[in-house]
Amino acid sequence: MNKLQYTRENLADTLRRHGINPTHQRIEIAHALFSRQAHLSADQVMAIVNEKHSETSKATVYNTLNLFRQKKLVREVIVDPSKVFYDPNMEPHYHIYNLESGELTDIDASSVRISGLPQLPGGVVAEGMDVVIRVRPESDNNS
Amino acid sequence: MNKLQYTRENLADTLRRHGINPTHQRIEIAHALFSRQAHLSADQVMAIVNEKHSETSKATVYNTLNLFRQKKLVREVIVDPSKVFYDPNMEPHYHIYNLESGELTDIDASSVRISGLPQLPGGVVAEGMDVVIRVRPESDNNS
DNA sequence: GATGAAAATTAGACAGAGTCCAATTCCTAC
DNA sequence: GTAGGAATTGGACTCTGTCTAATTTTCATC
Repeated sequence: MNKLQYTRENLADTLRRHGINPTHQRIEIAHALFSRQAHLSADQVMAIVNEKHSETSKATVYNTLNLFRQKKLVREVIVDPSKVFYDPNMEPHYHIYNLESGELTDIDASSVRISGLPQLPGGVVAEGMDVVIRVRPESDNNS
Repeated sequence: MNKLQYTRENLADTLRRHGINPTHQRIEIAHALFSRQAHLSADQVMAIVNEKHSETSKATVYNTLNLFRQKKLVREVIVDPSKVFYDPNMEPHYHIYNLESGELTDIDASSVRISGLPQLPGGVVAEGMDVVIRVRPESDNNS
């Protein structure tokens, strides 16, 4: 848990703390993700941010999401072959992915125990581990 | 272990056993994947199959890979946001993904123990679990 | 407040993966 | 060999994401 209230002021502080210059567009994009605490695609972020008036270009949305990821403010979730999701939850956690609806649900990692993973090959260092349980509605044979 | 020799004849049998009509193109695509036992993208399959003479169209490569996946002859591996990999290894296993080189390595699942996973939400059934360890070369701060 | 340089944003062209569709070719059973 | 269903094809198309050159914003300094 980071901040209980995702006001623009608090978000600007959060951006600064992550070494990100808090511009208007960046704050709005952060607000879209953090106030919802949801997994959003670039598309969805774009739609939310430009809901009222067109404020932010496609290039800025992509630039900003990549910047957030580099600065470890959000996490990329790669489960859908056609688009990347951005996840504002940086606590260790895993995902359940509904293949039918595209819905993505968190699994808290603190209760999950994983053992017996092999030694990593030399010269590389782990950056993270993703666990995804793919589910589909009962008695559904598609795709 | 399925077949030690991935001859065209054996592959045709394998296709039939999975309810797939073994056409020339399908056998060649299966051969590309199984004889190499490698993780290949649609692009790479396309290149291999058309190496000598142009034999197979892009549409057929995509159709066939999707058919193979539906018939559970190969597995889809979603780790790279820009392309899907197809994996002829259907034994339970996980992956190490090198973010720098794009290289994908298998982890045998039999030694890995995962406990404490939560109950699935009602009405859905698990189709599989993917575990991916993302690694990058030591002292490398990129991306 | 004016000024100028660096940082951020923009529109739109572009690239690459994957899908779609109507037309053709290939098999198989007769 | 013929009819008919299955498979394949080229090419247009869509969609996500990147790139670029031009413009706007920001901000420190005067």
